[in-house]
Formats: sequence, C-alpha cells, structure tokens
Amino acid sequence: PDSIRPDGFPAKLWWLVNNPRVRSVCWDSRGRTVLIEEHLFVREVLGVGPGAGGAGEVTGVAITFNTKNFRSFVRQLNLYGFRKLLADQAAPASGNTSHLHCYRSPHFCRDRPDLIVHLKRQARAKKANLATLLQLPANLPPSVPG
Amino acid sequence: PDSIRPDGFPAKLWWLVNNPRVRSVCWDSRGRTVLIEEHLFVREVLGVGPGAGGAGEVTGVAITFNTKNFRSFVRQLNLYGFRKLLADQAAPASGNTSHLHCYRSPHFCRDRPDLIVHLKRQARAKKANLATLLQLPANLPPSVPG
Amino acid sequence: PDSIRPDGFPAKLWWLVNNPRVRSVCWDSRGRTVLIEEHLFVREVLGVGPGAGGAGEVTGVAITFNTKNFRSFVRQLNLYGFRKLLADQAAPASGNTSHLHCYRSPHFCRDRPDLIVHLKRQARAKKANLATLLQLPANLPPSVPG
DNA sequence: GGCGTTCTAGAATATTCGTAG
DNA sequence: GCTACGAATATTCTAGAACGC
Repeated sequence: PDSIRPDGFPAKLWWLVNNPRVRSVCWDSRGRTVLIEEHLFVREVLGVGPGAGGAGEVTGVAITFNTKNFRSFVRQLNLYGFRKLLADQAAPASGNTSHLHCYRSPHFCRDRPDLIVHLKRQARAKKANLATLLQLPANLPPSVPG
Repeated sequence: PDSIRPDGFPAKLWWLVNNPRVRSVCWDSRGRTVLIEEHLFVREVLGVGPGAGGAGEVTGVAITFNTKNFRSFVRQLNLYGFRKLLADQAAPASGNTSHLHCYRSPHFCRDRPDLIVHLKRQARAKKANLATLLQLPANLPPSVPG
Repeated sequence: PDSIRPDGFPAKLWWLVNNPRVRSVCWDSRGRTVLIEEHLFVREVLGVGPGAGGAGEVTGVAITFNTKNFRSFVRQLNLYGFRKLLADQAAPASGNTSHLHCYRSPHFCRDRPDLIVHLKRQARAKKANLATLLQLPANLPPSVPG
C-alpha cells in the first residue's frame, strides 16, 4: 500500500526525534509530543551560528535540510498536520533564552512507527483563485517605482 | 467536541486560581467567585513593581501575560463574560489596603472544571462587518441569501 | 485629516530606522528600503539572547514590542503592505551569518516622512466575507471524524 | 505531479484606549 | 468614579500561493 519516502519530511523527523545525538529534538515523557528547542535546533540541525560548520553539527549523519530558516521547518510541521501545544515556557537559569516548541500529531507516536504512513501533506488546490476571478484590488502587483 | 486552548485566557485563569503559589488569585469560600488582589497580582503575575524580575515572581511556571496593565486583565474577564461583584466584605489578611476585585461567571466554579468549555469570548461582528461589506465592489449582491 | 498613532507600528518602525543607536535597522543607500539584520534585531530590540536585559538593549528609549518573536515583526510589515526584496547583496561586515531582510513600501521613504500617513493596515475581511456571500463549498467545516 | 522552501495572508485571541452608561 | 463594551491594533499559529527541483 503506502510507503514512506526515506528522504521525506516524516522520515527525517522520525530520525531526529529518535536519535540521542540530536539534543534539540526529543519526545515528551509519554512519547506523544515532539519537543524542539529552537536555538539549539538551528545550530545543531540547520547549521547556523557560531561554531557550526555550515551543515549542522550533527554531520556524518544523513540528515540535511535545504534551509537555514526555522520557519521552513515549522511550515513543514503544519503541512503534515502537526499542531502546536503550549507556548514556550522556557526560562532556564542560564543565559539560555531558547524557545521550546511542542508539536503533536495523532500519527506521530514514539511506540507506533507504523502510524507514520498516515502522515500526509495537506491537499493542494482546494479551490480556484477566487480573488483573481473577481479582480480584487488586493491582487495588484506591488509596482514599486524605480 | 469543544476543546480548551491551553494557552487561552480561561485556562490561564483556572491555573492561577487553583495554584496555591499564586496568592493574588483565589476562590471565595464557596468556590463560586474569583477574588483578585490587584496590587499583589500586578507584582506577582504581571511582574511589575519592586523586586519583580520583569516576568512575574511566579516564574518557573507556564503562565505569562503580554501585558503589564491590570486593566487588560479585567478586559479579558469581561470579554469572557465575568461580572464584578461588590467587594464590601473584602478583608485582606495582611494590613494591605490594596484593591480586592470579585469576579464571577456561571461557567467558572471550583468544583466544576467541566464548565470551562462554555467560557467563550463574546460574539464578534455585530455591526462592524456590515460596514465592511458595504465597502465591497458594487456588483456584488448586498443581501445574504437565506 | 489622517493622523499617525505615536505608538503604532509605522511610528515605531520610523523611529527604529532613523535612530543611529539602533544598529539592526537602517536604510539602504538610496533611502527606499529598510534593512533589518535579524539576529541583531532580536537581541537589540526584542531583548532576547545573551546579555540582553529582557527588554532590549536599546532601553531608555520609548520603543517596546510586546513580543519576543521576529515573526510577529514580519507579520506587522506585511500587514502594513511592506514587501520583501531579495537580499543577495547582503554581506555583513563581521563574520555574522545573521539574516538580512530587505523590506520596502512605496509609503516609507527616508526623505518623505509625509508619506507615512498612507501606511495603513490591510483591510480586513476581503475574501472571507466574499466566500461566505457566494456560498463556496470550500467553506464547509473540516468534517471531524466520528 | 509531488515535495520542499519562502513570502504573504487568514483567523482567532490578546492588548490597549476611549467612552458610554 | 467606576464598570462594561466597542473598536483598532498587536501577537500568534496556521494556511495559501508561487516557485524550483
């Protein structure tokens, strides 16, 4: 039936959350929610920041994202149906003000790798471009003068 | 069915009133009215005043408001249907002459956490949307089909 | 006529870009595009990161945002009609790999403070109300399963 | 066409201010 | 003076849309 693309987003996320070497992504205690520490993730996985080699500290492993923006990672989470839970409560004693993000999907559980096949991208092209049809002024080009 | 946003106002208020570490917010003896001591609340929760770290004394817990004004907190109470009661019986334990506010909602009782789902924001769009609709392109029908 | 809210987003942005103490926001050479260095902005204005006092390094001045997320700042830019330009020419002096964002609006020019009054928030309810009026099938509820 | 990246917009809640009652 | 509410802006999470591979 359905198969999992080994280089697709669900497989990458599964690998990240289950890899003990990746400290920025982990399960909550019940294995139902993915916890992502933003600042560490950017350095560790996306490879941005001081001391980062440019491709993530966790190199030598077959995980790469073609982005350096945490925003793109969040967009992927949403595209695959993940929802955010609590706002970041992170306030460590140290100078670390890193944000902690909590995302959850019913098809992403620690003890149920068989559910990953249900992680699908949202359907595209839900409706035609209504605004274009009605020629709304909001769709005019920006038209920035020289 | 209906779900409670974990970061929404009702959830925050429920957490505050039931947390013994928060001294500025508590139930009355019958568990039907929320008592809020303004001066202490401002220091303890909003994080304003002497000795406050800027994020509320009750840090280490996942409660944050993006405001430092007690008025915004009251606005939220009103938006969710709370009404103020006269607080003539107010008698703070200490010699504090700070203001004591008593707010009540039929959907906010100590022994009935199941009622919180009925705490809804006031309905929007009374007449504001009508004015917006009338500014739409003239070729649209002004009346909404029944 | 129209007036500028002194605490609104346009006034804040104008203050930021014209204040030499704010190093993360500046004009391009022609005074037509706003350049924002993200990492520095987060530390300097939003007050996040090591060494930040929690309210931005540029304290003592009347600029505050109630957020710590750069994304909220970008949302404001878009709400007021700013568009992003490609920043391939970005080359910070230091070894910083921070992101440089270039945003432009025809109503935001260095030598024309009189244009700021034209910076307006996007009108609300453009397509949403239209879709409702036209009874598009796309507005059906998400159909929560059993 | 599917998938990933990126910029922009939608939608709901939150904050602020003014003011009616 | 004080409470409650309208209205505008602000913040946040999610989705739309365009583009490239």
